[in-house]
Amino acid sequence: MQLYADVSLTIPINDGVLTYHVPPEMGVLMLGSRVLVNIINRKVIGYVVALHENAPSFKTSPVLDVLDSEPLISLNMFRLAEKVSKDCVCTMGEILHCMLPAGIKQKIKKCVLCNKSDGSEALDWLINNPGVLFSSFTEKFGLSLSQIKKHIDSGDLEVIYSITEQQGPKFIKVLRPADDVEFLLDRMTLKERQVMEALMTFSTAPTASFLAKKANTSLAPINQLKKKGYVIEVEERVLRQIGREDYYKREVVLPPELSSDQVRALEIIKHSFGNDKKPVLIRGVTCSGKTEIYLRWVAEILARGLTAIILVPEISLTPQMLKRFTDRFGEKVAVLHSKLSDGERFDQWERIRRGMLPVVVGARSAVFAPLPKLGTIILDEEGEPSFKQGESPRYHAREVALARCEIENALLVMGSATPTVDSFQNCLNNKYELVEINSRVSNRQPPRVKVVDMRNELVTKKNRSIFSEALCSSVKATLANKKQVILFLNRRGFSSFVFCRECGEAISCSQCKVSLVFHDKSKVMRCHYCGQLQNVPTLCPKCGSKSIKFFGAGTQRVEAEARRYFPNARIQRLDSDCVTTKGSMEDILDRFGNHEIDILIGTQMVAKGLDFPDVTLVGILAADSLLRVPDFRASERNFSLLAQVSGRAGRGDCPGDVILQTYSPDHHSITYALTEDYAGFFKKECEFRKAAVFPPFIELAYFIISGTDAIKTEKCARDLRVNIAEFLKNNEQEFGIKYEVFGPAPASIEKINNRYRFQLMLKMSDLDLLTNTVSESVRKTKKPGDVRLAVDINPFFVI
DNA sequence: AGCACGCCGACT
DNA sequence: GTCGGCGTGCTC
Repeated sequence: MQLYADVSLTIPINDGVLTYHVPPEMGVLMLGSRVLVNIINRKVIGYVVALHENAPSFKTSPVLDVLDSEPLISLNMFRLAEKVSKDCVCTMGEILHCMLPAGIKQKIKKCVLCNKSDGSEALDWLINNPGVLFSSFTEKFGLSLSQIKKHIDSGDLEVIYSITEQQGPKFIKVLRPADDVEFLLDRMTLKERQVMEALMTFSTAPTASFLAKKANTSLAPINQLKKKGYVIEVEERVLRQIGREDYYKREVVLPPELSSDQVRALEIIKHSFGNDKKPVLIRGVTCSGKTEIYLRWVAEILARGLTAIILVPEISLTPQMLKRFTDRFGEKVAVLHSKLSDGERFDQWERIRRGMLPVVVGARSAVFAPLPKLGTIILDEEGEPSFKQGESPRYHAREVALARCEIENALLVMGSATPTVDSFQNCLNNKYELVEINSRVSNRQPPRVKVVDMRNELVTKKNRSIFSEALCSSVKATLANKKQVILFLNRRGFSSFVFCRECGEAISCSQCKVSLVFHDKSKVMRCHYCGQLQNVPTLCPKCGSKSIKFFGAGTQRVEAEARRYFPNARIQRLDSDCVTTKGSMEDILDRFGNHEIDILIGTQMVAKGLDFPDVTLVGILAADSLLRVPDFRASERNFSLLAQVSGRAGRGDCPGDVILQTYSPDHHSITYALTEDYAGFFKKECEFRKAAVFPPFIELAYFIISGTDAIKTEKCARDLRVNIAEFLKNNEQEFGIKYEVFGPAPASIEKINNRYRFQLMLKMSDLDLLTNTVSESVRKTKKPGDVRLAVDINPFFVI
């Protein structure tokens, strides 16, 4: 019986899956195996997603090769990929790709060989440079494709495809005494005997140079022994060492005594683990000691011989945070951070797969870490937007973790001060177990929060500064007390725009429909979407007036203004512009910790996870900047951000103060943030979400249709809407589907990189029906020219 | 007529 | 994604 393999490739037809036959002499082929196949007459790498004996109606071409001697994707991980690809409406290949480390992924290169020269310069050169990249050859000699084709047809040139292992396993040559050979000692020299004696003492095979050192000889007798056949040389895989310095610095600290709330949380976790494995959500105020709960729970899991994944937001993968895990679990911890090289990542992945590292700490993608015997996944800061991948595959680490825990019979533990409305709603629905912690460790006081209405500042106090009077005097008082200040500003919504006072237009990017941001240092404007730079015009490009003004404040202007207001303070800015070099962020934070800095000014980077006991004042310069975007999650993000920033104040023995400047002091995300009243915020936010029908009260698909031709792009978007309606009409009797479609309409950023963007929303009450509808209607919709159709199921950002 | 280039459809 | 087929339009 002929065996067939369905292979997932990166092609936009048939969900990317094509069928090939498996030649009988082929090696072990499993679900998830990587294989080499032909597509037209080009070789590509794909993943086996099905094996069967159903002969297709067309003539198949063969699977050419299996790339891995053993399958790298376990059956559990394969099942997980199936679930995630369905829920995210993406191909299996995309998800399987996420499950493998970057280093393993070979690339196929198109190369060219010369068989026979016609005497031309190009072909002569090629004789001396066989197998160069096709593209570099054509570029070097400026040859057109048709000229090359002639040479290929006549047999002078040959195109070959070579697979390059980007970062493969690392092998070293080691020596072993030969098996089944009688050692004739009298035929060996003294030195050779010395070597043999040394070699016999090794339990793991040594390298030649190491053996020579141990035997106190040169390499010469070893080579002689190799020739005589007494010693054989074999290649052995070694795993690259990484992160050793972390372990050297390890301090084994005695775990602190648990509070009664922490004990209660651990009991609930253990109970759930021992019973129905219902996911647990810990909603604990800042400083409630969630990390200690995680540490204890991971210790418990390890004691049971199981393994654990701890997912944290990318931004909180700080040395400060990681130290807590390495101090407790030492060499059992694998940290998957973005600075690993491909080779290191590859070997770390292998160690994890072999069970050598039973604790994995990492950002979003670590949810796919290949741990055997998984016992738990911990998701810290559940509400963080970075758990949702912004590009395809647009998965949410929480949803993947849920699915993975179900498949592997593990327990998901989530923690946050400000969980998403979606997850809190799941607690109320009894899908998650809720643990609330409202006490702080060592009885710390919550920060005192004061709201300053910036409208009054301007109107009644005639204060045009970016600092309110209240903030100004508090900063001075704090500095006088020898304490430290953090000033927080959200750059996204509150940067320095350049605008014309006469016609009121902000100067925007020519390629993207967004305002350009003025950079004080370089005195140019920059687009934050496409990166384009532009000089500030002297005349308004629209009305020609000279009244070009800067508006708003970036961190740079806050820094300049702070220096003017507080001339004696030591001030440092911390944002993505000034942490480009490796380690400069750690450097700045170290200096802040050592009191070499009095005022730290920054964006999101200072909002999350920093723990400096002498910070007693936090100033939030624009507490409503996140609200000015048309996004249904804006309030939730703002509430969460305010809670996090406020949490930076008063982490030591002195209570903290927070001053919150805003133009909308009555917004619910601000009023409830004042009292850290999550329940109050949740209730109010749910009213809005219910009224406007948004998640968690509906399943939402968000489409972005983009292209350089606005008319074609909009046409595609309208076609999509028609196809959705048609699909649902055809299936109406079956399901009795209720749905709503909104759009197409121009997206809130109408153009990025010269591509026009239209959006479309589809709301349905059932996730499976939604993903079915989406994948069917997207498949049906024609995408003319360069039009691209992206879909995000339950998005985090709607822009 | 002969070639270059760009668009479009197919790929198992 | 990438190849090749085909049509258009330019040049000898």
